[in-house]
Amino acid sequence: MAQAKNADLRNLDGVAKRAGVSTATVSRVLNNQNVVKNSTRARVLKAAEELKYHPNLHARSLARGKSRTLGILVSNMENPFFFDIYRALESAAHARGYEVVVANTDYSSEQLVSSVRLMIGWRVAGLAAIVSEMDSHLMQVLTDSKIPIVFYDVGTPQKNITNVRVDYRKGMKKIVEYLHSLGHTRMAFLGHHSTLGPISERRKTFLETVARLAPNAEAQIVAAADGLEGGRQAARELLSSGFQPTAILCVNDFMAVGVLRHLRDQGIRVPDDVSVTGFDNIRLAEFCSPALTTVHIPRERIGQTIFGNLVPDKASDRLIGQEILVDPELVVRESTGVARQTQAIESRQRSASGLPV
Amino acid sequence: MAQAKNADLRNLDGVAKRAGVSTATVSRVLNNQNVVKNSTRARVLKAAEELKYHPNLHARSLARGKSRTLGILVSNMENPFFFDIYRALESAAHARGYEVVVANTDYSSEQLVSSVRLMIGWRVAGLAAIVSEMDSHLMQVLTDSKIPIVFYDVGTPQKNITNVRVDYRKGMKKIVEYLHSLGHTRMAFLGHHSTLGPISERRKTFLETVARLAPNAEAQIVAAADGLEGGRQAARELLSSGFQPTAILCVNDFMAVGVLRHLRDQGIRVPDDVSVTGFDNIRLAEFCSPALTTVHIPRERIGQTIFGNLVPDKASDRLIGQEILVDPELVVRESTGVARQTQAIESRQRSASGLPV
DNA sequence: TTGAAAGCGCTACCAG
DNA sequence: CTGGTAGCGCTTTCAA
Repeated sequence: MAQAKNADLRNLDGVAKRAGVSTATVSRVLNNQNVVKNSTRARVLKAAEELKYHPNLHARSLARGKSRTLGILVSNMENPFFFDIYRALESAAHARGYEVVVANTDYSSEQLVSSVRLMIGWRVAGLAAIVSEMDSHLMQVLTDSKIPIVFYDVGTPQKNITNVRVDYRKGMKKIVEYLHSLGHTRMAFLGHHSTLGPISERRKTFLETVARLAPNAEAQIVAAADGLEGGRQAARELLSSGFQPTAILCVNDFMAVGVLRHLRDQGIRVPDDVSVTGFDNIRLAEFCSPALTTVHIPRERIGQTIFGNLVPDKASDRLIGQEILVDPELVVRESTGVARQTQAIESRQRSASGLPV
Repeated sequence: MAQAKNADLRNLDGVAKRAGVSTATVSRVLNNQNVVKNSTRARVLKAAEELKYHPNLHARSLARGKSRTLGILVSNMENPFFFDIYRALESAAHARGYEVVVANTDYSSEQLVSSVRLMIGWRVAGLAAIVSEMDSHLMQVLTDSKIPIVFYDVGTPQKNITNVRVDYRKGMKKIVEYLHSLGHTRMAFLGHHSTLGPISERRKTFLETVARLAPNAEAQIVAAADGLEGGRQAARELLSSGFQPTAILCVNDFMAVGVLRHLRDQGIRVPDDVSVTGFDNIRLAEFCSPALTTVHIPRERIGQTIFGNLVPDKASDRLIGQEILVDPELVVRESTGVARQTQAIESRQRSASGLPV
């Protein structure tokens, strides 16, 4: 109690006193309920202005018992794919008068746990989870919290939980089929650590589809951290493993750009010597060299869908406790071409290192 | 009042009742003050667990009267440069038990205004402003708020305001001098809209340095939105303006990547036909093709410095109300080379469009 | 159209 | 070591 008494009278009471009204009236003015006489309203506004008053949002949330803030959990905001979803979600939220707070988990489950705690503690009106590290305990916590939740990609629909999923199977199939039609027979799937878990549809579908289309084809899997550097690193490991792919299928565009870099360093030409594909169709995919063949995932729509299912709105069609599927689409650019027959990579690498071809 | 009474007893009182203690004791346990008897402590913890209790952070902040949350305002989180600063800041904050909330302003001053309102409303313990749209009114609001503030790049030191600046003059000089030494005489500065304001040291220094080194050199300025697409767009405008630069100096790496893309489309080789430089030395600068010659700005250190000046710490040396200068460093990669003597661009463009050379 | 006052959930002071 | 309780700043009945 009595914390510095009224050293700072910039609260409702201060404004009320200065305007010669009650706090109730001030509150009404500040929340523009049109029940206050204009002259009174003006006095209040003036007083607030003079005191440089800013309502304490904690007190407000507490009193209201509900908030207009949405929480969003993201594994890797650095990856433009996630950023785009975040941006779309935020912009939809702002348009409807909601605020958004983000928490970056960096693929760390400790971070995730503490972020979830934070969001629940803030009593967010809804929570979007665009993460890949989700264990059953946390799921339980989330379910118990009663907060409306929308998961992206992982998670199973429940009472308060909706799930937005991209049909990664379909996207991956399109890529493999396309590469197969170009004559590729030695393909590698390059992912990041979280795509190694059982949840990775892309990895699984890759293997299945390769097996189905070309029973004699060879397939290989490799992974590193998500990101440019991770892509480069994984490419390095892949090539030094001895496997000689004619095509490298990356789990996302971001890593693919890292892969391109390593290939270039090795003097391996794309797509002449080896084809490379990404996933997501982020802006960068179009700006790197060569531009990436990839699969388009509509981040904007995903962001909007997530918002729509987070906040009540009689107009829109919510599908609470359901699953929503988004369809991907192949985008062919410059990084893929017909499979080279010879052991292109090996000879390139030799010549790059100055050895006789 | 009486809002659904005790439909949900997941509050201190609920836990207290269930554990057979007072709310004071529960509070003590939850804030692990080691004054509670172990057996009592255990009972409380158990009760909290059973009720799936999560403290209401708004109530906590309100009662405490102070928060351990830092606010951060960013113009463009999509630009990896800003993201890196944010990340470093956040990680420093977490290490010291602070939370961080970000607000992306998208270079929009309305967004900035509402974000500032939000931060003040949340009574953040400190505010980092990594923005370029800052008018004097807002500065006043911030000053009046009494919140410790650290500005990046813009803003003038005041009582509660520290300023972290990069010595852009020095960086820009290094680039221009370097290009000049390679024989470049027709240079263009490519910025984004906010670098057109009076605050842009980079633009100014560019002009000054060019004039100083080579009085007969030609210089041109062009700008578009920040980002990959903006870079491409600006490059397009630049080339179609008739000006034939031998070097294009971009305000940052992010836009430079967009520039590279346009040049490639036009069949203009980098650095053979024209040199391109970036600024910041973001990760991507090393991964694009050709890798960018740029100026390194230590984002990590900047983030840490900002944090250090936002929260009190007797150990570290704070410079409140002061200005802190960070030194940049030239990084030469593949996108720059000796100036081509002939009107390379024009002839390239002609041949690219199928006209006789 | 306005005011009085009861909370919202938590912390921290004062007693015991 | 524990309980009682006065706020923190705001919203929202209920009455006037």
